[in-house]
Amino acid sequence: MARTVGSHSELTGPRVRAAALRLFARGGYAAVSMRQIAAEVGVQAGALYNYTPDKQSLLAGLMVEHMEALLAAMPDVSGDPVASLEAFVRFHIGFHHARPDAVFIAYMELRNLTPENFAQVEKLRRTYEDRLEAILRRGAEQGDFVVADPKVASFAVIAMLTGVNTWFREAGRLNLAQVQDIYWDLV
Amino acid sequence: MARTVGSHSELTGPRVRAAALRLFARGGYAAVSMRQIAAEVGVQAGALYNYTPDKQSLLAGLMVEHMEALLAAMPDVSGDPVASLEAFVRFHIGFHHARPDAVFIAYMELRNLTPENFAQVEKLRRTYEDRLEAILRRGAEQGDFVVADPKVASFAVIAMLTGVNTWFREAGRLNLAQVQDIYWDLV
DNA sequence: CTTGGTTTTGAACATCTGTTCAGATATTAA
DNA sequence: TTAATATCTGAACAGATGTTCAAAACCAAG
Repeated sequence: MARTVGSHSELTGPRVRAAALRLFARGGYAAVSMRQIAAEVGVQAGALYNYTPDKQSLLAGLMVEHMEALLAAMPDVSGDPVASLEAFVRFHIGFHHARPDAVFIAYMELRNLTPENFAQVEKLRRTYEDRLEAILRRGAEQGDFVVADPKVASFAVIAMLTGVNTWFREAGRLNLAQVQDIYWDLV
Repeated sequence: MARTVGSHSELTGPRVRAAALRLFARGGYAAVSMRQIAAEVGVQAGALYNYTPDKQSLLAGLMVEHMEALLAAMPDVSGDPVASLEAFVRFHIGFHHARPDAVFIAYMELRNLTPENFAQVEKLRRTYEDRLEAILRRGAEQGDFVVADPKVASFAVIAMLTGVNTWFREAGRLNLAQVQDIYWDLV
């Protein structure tokens, strides 16, 4: 009668999202079928529709989830611009390095989003960029930085930092902290 | 009777490859249908099979073509290691910047290659990496560079340089020559 | 114009796609 | 145990996919 507590739903739901994240990251959204995701979870394809209205929403949900986690985890950057920028750089590299699949999807599968979903994700992305831009703008006003166009600069910085994921492997000679140091210098 | 000279084949073939390149780069291999490619060329889907045995070969052909062009265009790097490395950096950035679609496909669609095709492309890629590695190794032996592991270093350098494509836009404050200068310093 | 070859069409194929849904199964509360 | 609910199955659907092929259209040469 009342809400079932130990239901499978609360277990299967996350497993569906996790399987979709893995498979989308490895094979690409278009190349992965609902039946493959279902097989990974150990369920029939029809059962997935208890957890997502459709495939598109599954993708969009993963991306929104990722962007919101990013915004929620971001450190306070309202203080000194120089310290804020350093905190931002270190946070960005660390956060993205911990979630390679989600990061990859979030920038690779944008083209497979419905216009509405794209707009939603893009809005979150812009919110994140705006926070960096605010740091740069404030720093420029106070004379801490020399930045001609804070908007373009924030764009470039984020692209540069996110690019770390494509070449940085834990196995290399550099560990995470060193990479953070290097990029902080670079910025 | 004899070989027809002004045949459409010599026009349509390149147009098919060009359309496939564009569409694969924009939508991803799996998301683009043969019918879409055909429509872009202005032809029916069946006609494409005069120019490729199948969709997979079309993709593989584009990637092999790109890698072979890359190897063929590469400057001589058998002389002084320092000069060779600089030439390599500038060449790499310039070449890749001129072919964004092909570059994007060449590293994004590897996962959609048949094992055999993957091996072929990977071999070409390794040949390219080996040439950089040779420069670094020679430079290290002569004391020009300090590189712990030339193999890993060449890997990192290429990834870093290729990453330029993701953030560099002509419209920005930097032109191509400046980017080449900066990365040469960086390396 | 006719001939012989190349290139394209248009329909057909088997298979796979995302999605729906009635019925079976599992799970919990009473 | 019974009744109610949450979850899953398995089959079905309409449409899209890559690919094939006979027939048509096109083209240059004789």
